[in-house]
Amino acid sequence: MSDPTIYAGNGTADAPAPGAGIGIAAVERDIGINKETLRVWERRYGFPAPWRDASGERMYPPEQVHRLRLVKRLLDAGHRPGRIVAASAQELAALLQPPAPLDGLAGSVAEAPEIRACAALLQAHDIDGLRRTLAQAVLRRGLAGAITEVFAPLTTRVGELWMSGELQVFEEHIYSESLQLVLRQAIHALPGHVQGTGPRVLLTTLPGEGHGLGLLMAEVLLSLEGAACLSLGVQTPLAQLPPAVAAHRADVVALSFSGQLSGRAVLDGLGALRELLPRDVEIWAGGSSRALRLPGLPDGVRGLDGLAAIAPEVARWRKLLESPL
Amino acid sequence: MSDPTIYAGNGTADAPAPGAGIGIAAVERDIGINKETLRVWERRYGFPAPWRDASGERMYPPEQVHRLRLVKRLLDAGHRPGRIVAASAQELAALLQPPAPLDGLAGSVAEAPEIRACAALLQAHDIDGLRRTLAQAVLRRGLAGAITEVFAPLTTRVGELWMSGELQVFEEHIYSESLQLVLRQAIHALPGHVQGTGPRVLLTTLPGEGHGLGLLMAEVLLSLEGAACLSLGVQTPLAQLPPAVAAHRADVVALSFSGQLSGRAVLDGLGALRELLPRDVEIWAGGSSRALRLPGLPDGVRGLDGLAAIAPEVARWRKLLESPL
DNA sequence: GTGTAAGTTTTGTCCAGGACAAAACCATGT
DNA sequence: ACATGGTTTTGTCCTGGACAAAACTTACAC
Repeated sequence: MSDPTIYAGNGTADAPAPGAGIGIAAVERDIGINKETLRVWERRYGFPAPWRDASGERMYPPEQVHRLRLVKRLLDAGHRPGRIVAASAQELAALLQPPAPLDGLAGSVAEAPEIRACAALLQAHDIDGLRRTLAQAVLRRGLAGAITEVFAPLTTRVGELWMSGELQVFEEHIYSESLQLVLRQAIHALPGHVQGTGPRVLLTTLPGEGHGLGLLMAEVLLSLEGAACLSLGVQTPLAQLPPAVAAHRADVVALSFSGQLSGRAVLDGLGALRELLPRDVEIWAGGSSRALRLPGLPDGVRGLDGLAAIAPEVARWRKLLESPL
Repeated sequence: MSDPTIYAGNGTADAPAPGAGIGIAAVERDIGINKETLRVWERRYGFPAPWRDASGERMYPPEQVHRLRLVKRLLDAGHRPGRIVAASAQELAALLQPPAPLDGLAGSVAEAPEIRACAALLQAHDIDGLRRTLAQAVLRRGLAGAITEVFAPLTTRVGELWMSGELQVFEEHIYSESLQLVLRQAIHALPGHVQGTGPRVLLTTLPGEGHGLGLLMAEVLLSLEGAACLSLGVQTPLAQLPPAVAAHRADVVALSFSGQLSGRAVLDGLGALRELLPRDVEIWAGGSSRALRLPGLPDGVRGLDGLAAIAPEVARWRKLLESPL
């Protein structure tokens, strides 16, 4: 019933038979490519080309699994299947190393020193050191400064490192948990008395968007501006938002998009949500997704460009409240 | 590409066409039954019998979706598909109401009053009241008592209410966020000096198991017993655990299973993990999944029956450390 | 009665290969 | 530069057959 090879990942397990491999269900689980897609790639592009076991079922050898992992990374980075699925491992590796960004430009932004330090601590598995450094950033720069100058770019950096294979999944998990710890601790230490001077905000992500760190950072910044926040966590079905807005008596629904969702899905979701909610409930959309910076954002949806845009946005809302049109 | 019906949840959205429904991908996502299985049930048992849209694709009307939800629940409870898939909604409902547990036995457990109160607050959308009640439970019963007597059974209750449709998705999200808030706050307030007297524990769930509340409760209880915990959050790929264990220098890997994974997947995953890890790293498995209480648990995996089993388990570990075999 | 062995049914997943609609891309005309 | 319409790409859906592992049943011995 359940695929016996499903957990036969490429960890430290020994490989008894030389041509051994894992089943299609295990590949789907490990790499995140649909079984149907794997079969249709094989039909169309000739890759992957697994061998078949005694009963004709696909068995993917480790090197093909590895190549599929590269393909998946490039796919997530915006490449198209037709160009990369049939490419050799060398070609894929070459594409994964972007040709060194011109340091004349990138260097000028004056990157915070903590970013490099934290990335190094993470790779060295110094978890306590990482947490200490994150917490110190808050003390040194203040909560808002730490988030916009350190945590947000660091999160982007971690994503990049994961993409290029320099960080393992569990290290990304550790980072996520550590930052969460620091942020939640900070949120709890916030003075409660500012609350209520700003909008009542409902925070969540749409189905398919599983990254919650951006949401948490937004929650902190909004709370700092006096907003009354209620986070629903990630992946709330659209149809659930109208009742949730009513329950929280929310003035604003804030959504976060990391780029996990396709541009189309982002715009469609926002459009559908705009239809579902009353006009006097604002929708704020933020995050690193490219779709927010492109035209086509539905009318009545405000795209916030970067976390630094949150404070002015709350100020705008306050002004609007004093002098309605 | 992306299923157009994926946002057509059964919330308060209007139903333009009378016979409207959702696509097979949405059903798989909402209920957790494989697409292939849904099709083969239709072929074998004649249910579900979705209508087809203009292009011949299955569209499941809300009442069939609801009936599928009941079926899934009975399936998880150990019933067999052949007996229940073709059964009517009434028969299913009858099976779901176990013939009133003899109150001489069940009543004697003396359910905590906060459970009923919190469920009511949640359904009334009194979020502040809910958080206050949760926090008060900690003060009244102590952290460990609050978790085992209130939070754990309450989480079970919330799951049941969601299953039976009495609780909406966003209400479950609110509960989850609220409890998380209270627990993380408590974890942060723990005195640090006990740490290091217990085992170093790595906590996570296997891929496919997305529920993290049980994990968080376990983390709190373990920390109370002096364990040094590192949580990786949910859904860590198996192959990532050996390096993570090395990074944390963990003595124990603790896994949580909510019943989202099939019994087979639980046992297979535990077996594979036991192979991957050195023998001197213990594996503790807990949670509400029935699979843990059945025979067949791999050798070298300790199944903890309920959160209350954590404290004795840590004690056992301490004793073992003093007098190794 | 209890345990074990062998047979039968149930059940989830796999396969092939055809089809299609949405998305992405491209070329053309303002 | 920006809309518009045509073309290609791509993921998902479909049918219906097959099979192996698991679960259940029966038969038989102790």
